[in-house]
Amino acid sequence: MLEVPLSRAYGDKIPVTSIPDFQPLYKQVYAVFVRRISEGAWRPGQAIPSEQALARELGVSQGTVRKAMDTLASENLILRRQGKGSFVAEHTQEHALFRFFRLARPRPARERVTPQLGEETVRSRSANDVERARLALRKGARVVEIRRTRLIDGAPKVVEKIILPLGLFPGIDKQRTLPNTLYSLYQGVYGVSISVAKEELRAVRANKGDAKTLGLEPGTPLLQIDRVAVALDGQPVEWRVSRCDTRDIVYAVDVN
Amino acid sequence: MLEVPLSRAYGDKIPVTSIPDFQPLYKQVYAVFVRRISEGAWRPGQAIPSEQALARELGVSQGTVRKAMDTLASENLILRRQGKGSFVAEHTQEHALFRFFRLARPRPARERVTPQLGEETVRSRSANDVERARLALRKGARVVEIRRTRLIDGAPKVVEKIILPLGLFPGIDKQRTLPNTLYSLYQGVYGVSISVAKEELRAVRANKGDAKTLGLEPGTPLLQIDRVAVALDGQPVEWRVSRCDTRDIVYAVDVN
DNA sequence: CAGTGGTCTAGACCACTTA
DNA sequence: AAGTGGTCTAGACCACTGA
Repeated sequence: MLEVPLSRAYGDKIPVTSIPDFQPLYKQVYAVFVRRISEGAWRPGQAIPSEQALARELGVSQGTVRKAMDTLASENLILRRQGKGSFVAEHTQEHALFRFFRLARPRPARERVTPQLGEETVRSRSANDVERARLALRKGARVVEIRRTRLIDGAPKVVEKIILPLGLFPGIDKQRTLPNTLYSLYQGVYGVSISVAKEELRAVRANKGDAKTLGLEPGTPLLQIDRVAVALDGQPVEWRVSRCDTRDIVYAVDVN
Repeated sequence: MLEVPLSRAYGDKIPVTSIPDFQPLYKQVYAVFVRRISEGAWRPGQAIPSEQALARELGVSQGTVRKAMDTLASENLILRRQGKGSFVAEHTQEHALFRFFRLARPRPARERVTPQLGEETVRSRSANDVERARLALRKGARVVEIRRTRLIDGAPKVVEKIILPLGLFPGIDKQRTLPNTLYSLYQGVYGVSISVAKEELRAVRANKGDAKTLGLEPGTPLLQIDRVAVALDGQPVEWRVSRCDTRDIVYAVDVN
């Protein structure tokens, strides 16, 4: 059932300008669908109802549902298969690994590289001020700190520090093993789907720890990726700082 | 007039699978529009015909034209204004500067910074092997090398080396002054519109020249952006290597 | 074969711009 | 008032999937 009724303006002789914050029908429908995914009514991997069924349920035309689902698909929130149906996207697929992991070999190959997992440590503690700012946490909130190394072609190339709010991911510090793609864990176990990641890139010097882990001289330039991942509801849910040895691999972006 | 007739399959009792490389109508229409822009039949800033007029001309429905134009708009190739019409995008606008210039202040501000131009040198010479590979040039082709400094808040923060095929941009080395956004010059004077830029980011050490220009110690880590810009027809038209002092500014990306 | 998403059409009405 | 893009509908037919 619909939580909030759609407000239909076009075709109802109501001047749109008289409605504050008016959104066209297809955007309202889109918002309904996002809420269903983000609140778990539609679960990752599950098939969602057909366009026709949704159109009937919401009392709109199939074209309007389709336009909303086009947007969902372009944002990788759903996956559509002609003849089969539409499915809530899972972060477990290989494509999800590469969605947020943009390291690749340099030109001319430019192929994405598949990182392996190296050493890993996990502990929980109180959040410091920077962490509270990044993750919008209250004073005294607890966080989990994960540190790990990523290998490429067997050699350590990236060190990562990952900070998670323990309140959002209870017991994650007690997991025996963490997967290569944490985002599938967030989604599968905790129902948290990442919608966008905001990254800031800098060049920094390797400190002693970086240098030892990566087998470099201290002071060697590293590419630092400072990323805050945001969930479907807009809440920041992960702060991750990766430092990469970019002598053999690069961070690849296509700007449109 | 249409250069190549559209091949209509749907609705013509022709099984689509029997046509090799079949593209749906709206994609064919999209390709026609891109060609018109890339070949200059529709010029930057100019209004293009209305959806109805284009639908009549091409013998398709307005909805099909709209779908093609939706794609163009999402790629920033055209600009649509309700009540006014659709216009070929110009690279002269402020938004175009930021489209390919992604340096910003760090969180929490995260606002884009507007770079000023510092020193600049321009010379032309034969392309070396790397340049020929990057720009797909023939042996003996000539290139223009532009070196310049970009200032942020008045202080030099970025050094750039820009390599252009002289064949594509004849006389560009004789221009008195080059604009801050070269892409507007490429488009306005030479009819070359950039569709995508492929960037590779690395952390590197400042060499002596970098250090002197940026007021740093040699060896200081710099963020190196290695970018090849590609025109609408798929041809690489610019190779640019920027080295940035990222102590006060960062390269900002939002990954969806 | 029925059901799904993908393509395409025709037409209505709306809001915005310009004249 | 006329013309533009924006929204929305209803319906046809297509290609693909799985029973």
